[in-house]
Amino acid sequence: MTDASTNRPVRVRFAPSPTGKLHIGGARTAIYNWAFARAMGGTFVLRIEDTDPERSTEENTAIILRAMEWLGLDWDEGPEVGGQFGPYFQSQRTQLYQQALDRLKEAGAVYPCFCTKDELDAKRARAEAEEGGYAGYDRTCREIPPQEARARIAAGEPHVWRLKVPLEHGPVVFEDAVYGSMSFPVDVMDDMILQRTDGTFTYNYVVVCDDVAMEMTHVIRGDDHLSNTPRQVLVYEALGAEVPLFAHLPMILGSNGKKLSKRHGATNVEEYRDRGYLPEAMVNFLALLGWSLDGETTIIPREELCRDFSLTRINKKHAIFDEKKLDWMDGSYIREMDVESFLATAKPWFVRAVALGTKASCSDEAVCVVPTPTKEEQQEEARATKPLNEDVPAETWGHALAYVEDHADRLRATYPLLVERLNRFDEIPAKIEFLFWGTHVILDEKSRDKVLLKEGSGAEEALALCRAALADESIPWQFEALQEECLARGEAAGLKTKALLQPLRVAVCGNMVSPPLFESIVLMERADVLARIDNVSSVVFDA
RNA sequence: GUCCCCAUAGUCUAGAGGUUAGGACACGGCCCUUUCAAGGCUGAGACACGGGUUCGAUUCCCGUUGGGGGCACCA
Repeated sequence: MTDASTNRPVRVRFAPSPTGKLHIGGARTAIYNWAFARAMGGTFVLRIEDTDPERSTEENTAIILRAMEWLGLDWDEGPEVGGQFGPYFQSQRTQLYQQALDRLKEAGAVYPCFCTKDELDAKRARAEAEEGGYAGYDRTCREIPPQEARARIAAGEPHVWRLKVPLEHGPVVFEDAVYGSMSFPVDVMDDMILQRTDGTFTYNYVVVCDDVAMEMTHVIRGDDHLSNTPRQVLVYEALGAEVPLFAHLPMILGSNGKKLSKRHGATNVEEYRDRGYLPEAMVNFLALLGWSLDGETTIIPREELCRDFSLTRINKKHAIFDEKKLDWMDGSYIREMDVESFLATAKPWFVRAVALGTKASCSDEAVCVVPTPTKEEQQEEARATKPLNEDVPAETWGHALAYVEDHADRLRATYPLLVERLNRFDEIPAKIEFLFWGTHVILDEKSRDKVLLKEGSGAEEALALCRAALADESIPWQFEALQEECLARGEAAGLKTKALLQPLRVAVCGNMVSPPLFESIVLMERADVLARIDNVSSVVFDA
């Protein structure tokens, strides 16, 4: 069933309309087409449906192409790569549509209609007011004798061309890999317009022309097209072309169960890229929205997807886009990365971390107490931020970039601190910003209250103890040595490890939550660390 | 209005006429642990409802409800 019961080599396409960026739903459609082509050893075509000059832009086309590349969905034919079935922009194919229409005219499969838009609107409005509702165009012009029609056209009367639905045709049937054998009665189909008054062509017509001309064997697309399909099948038949095998994919909905919208998460691929998601995770996640390998496997690398994808395991039910699961999957892919690719991907986020840290170190206050953000606020903050953002002055950004280039080893050393506590790359700045504060500390209010100011915790003593250990020049500035020394002194003083180290963590990192403490400390200067402890002590304990 | 489609936990899903209804995310607990993670173990949580068919239905059929989509001189 996968070869449309023909022996034609598999050819599929993704045909976005450049009226916006690459939408999540579109990306999933692209992935399925691509994976199917790869699994079948077929050809994956990219075609730009830019027939609406009002809304289509070259900028959007470029954004879509870049998003496809980012996802790693390479196309065998289409923009930038060419191919023998081009051009691959619908705006450049109007001659082909006209030629096909001329053939339909000769075959008597279409007829001119002189009804104006206003007349049709009025008829529809009237029909909708009555019971039974609107049942499609009433075929007024279908009965106009050919000579009369020719005369009116010659006289310059505006007209459209409509498909003459064969009324004696039985039910329109087609095969769908997802829905099985579909059948629609022909009498509910109206004579749809193929060519508009202004000579342009309609979507339902050109899409079929192109799929025929480009020899598509399978049409994999969103199930919002399911009801349009019988209409299109009629066009295939009028054209005398072989009807492809369809596969209509269930919609992807937002967390509210409605169409994806800005309110409920990002809607386009670019946004996810900017927020630091890995394309591998994105592809894996999207592939599993509406398709499964076996119900058990959740991590499917792209090579396996290309090998094992099949139309038969696509399901019918709409799926809700769950960002939590995407985050988990992204984290899982991050943990699979080798160090070099991790560092390469992390670089812009390192720059941001340095920039934010630098900004903090320029503050007048040595210790700045800030209110603890709520979980929602934290998430919101990460969500809205790109690596390079207006919240960092351009100059600071430049310095930070230079710093990152000059201190590659220091940033490399953050890898073990980060890799297992990251779900997305945009979480990096918040996690390691404190390394770049110099002698300054941004002190989290709640951490101060719960750790430093807690009654009877011995925080002040513990901090003094740790300070002394860290100040001992005879101890090498290495995490094992420092840790050992602090723990030894703490034990001698009868302090539990946690009571000993949490105050140090808060004083140095500004927060009771941080990456591993001594591993972090050794990434900073001894003088800075001691200064932070002193600054925090004087602000918190001497007040 | 009309036509079409869909329905297993909060979410993504597996599943077969007889299963302890399986896996994953999220959530709870425990272990590990200097915090947070990661990792390991573990817990709670689902066949929308009503009729049939059947010895037996969550699975097949019909209806109800709920959701989605099409019916444009948009794509």
